Amino acid sequence: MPDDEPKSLGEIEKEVVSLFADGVRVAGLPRSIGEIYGLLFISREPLSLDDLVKRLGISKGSASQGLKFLRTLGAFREVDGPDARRTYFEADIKLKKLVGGFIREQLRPHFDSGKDRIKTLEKEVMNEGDAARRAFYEERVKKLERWLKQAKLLLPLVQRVLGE
Amino acid sequence: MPDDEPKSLGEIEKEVVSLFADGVRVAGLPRSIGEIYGLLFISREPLSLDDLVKRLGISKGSASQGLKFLRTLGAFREVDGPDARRTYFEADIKLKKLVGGFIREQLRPHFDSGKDRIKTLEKEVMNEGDAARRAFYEERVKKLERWLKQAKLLLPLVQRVLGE
DNA sequence: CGTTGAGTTCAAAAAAAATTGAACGATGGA
DNA sequence: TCCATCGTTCAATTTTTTTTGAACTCAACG
Repeated sequence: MPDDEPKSLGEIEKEVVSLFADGVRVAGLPRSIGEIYGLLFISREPLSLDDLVKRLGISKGSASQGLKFLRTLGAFREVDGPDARRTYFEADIKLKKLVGGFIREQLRPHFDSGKDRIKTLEKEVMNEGDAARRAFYEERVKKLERWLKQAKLLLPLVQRVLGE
Repeated sequence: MPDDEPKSLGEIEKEVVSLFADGVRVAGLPRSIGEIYGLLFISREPLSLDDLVKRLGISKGSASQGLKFLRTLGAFREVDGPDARRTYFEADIKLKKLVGGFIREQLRPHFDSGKDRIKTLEKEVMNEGDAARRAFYEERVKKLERWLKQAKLLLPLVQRVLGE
């Protein structure tokens, strides 16, 4: 009786899972998130949380948290599957969407808080007594503002290039 | 007798150091690297390794390793300073250069190993016995190749936009 | 309603990453 | 040549991050 969803991974699956596990590290994300998305990516049938736990050999907690994060990115769809009680997940394989989600959820918030902090900095600089030093600080803070602006400008461009 | 290089940081310096410390985390780099670059960025005079140790309150080892990494990016220049025995560092504040260094040293190597791994994957897929499954795998591997190609295409574009 | 089991949460444990500091090599000055 | 000390290295330690697993909520079904 060959199982429809074998507990362990095949050779190809292993390699894809590991490729994604390493890949997401570039973006500073935990291994398990890459593993989960990787397995969804290379699976023909949608998988349940329990499938992920069994086949990746990770805990239910990890799987649930990983899915929670991937959900914010919009990295998968929830679809029906064999067991009506369970939720099944199917990878969304649009690079644009994944990157878009990452920008929205991870990068933007950082940029926004950066902007606030630079604003604060600007006010601080006005209190600097020494004129030459103040001039230097002003120049550097201006440089920071330009950097942030350029970075923000880049984001839509990235999205554009990755569009189908 | 006011010291030319006070041991502790002023208000502005603290904020800039902390801004960079948090900023580099987005790129998955350790705090200390951001602190070092941040202090160089906001310092009018070049600083020695020892200055960094004293003023940031980090160890000599951290400072040395942080500089080692920043050096690979081309994030600073080495210049002469008050003490001829020491090396003094001055931030290079071209965003293009920093990002270029990061791409070259961090992103490219990952991409290259990714390319190799996808190649390996392609060969593995040819051994898949089941034709329908093989077709599915082929399609996904092709998708991976396209993703990688798009990502690579993006890099020079990013550099371009950040150019003065 | 009560029971079952899917999925979430979060404190504790484990694993990974960053930092330290002492030992070391190297370099310039006396 | 010897000394003093700058800067590097790396094993040990500390800190941070990630994972686990047991307790919990909630919804469906009998």
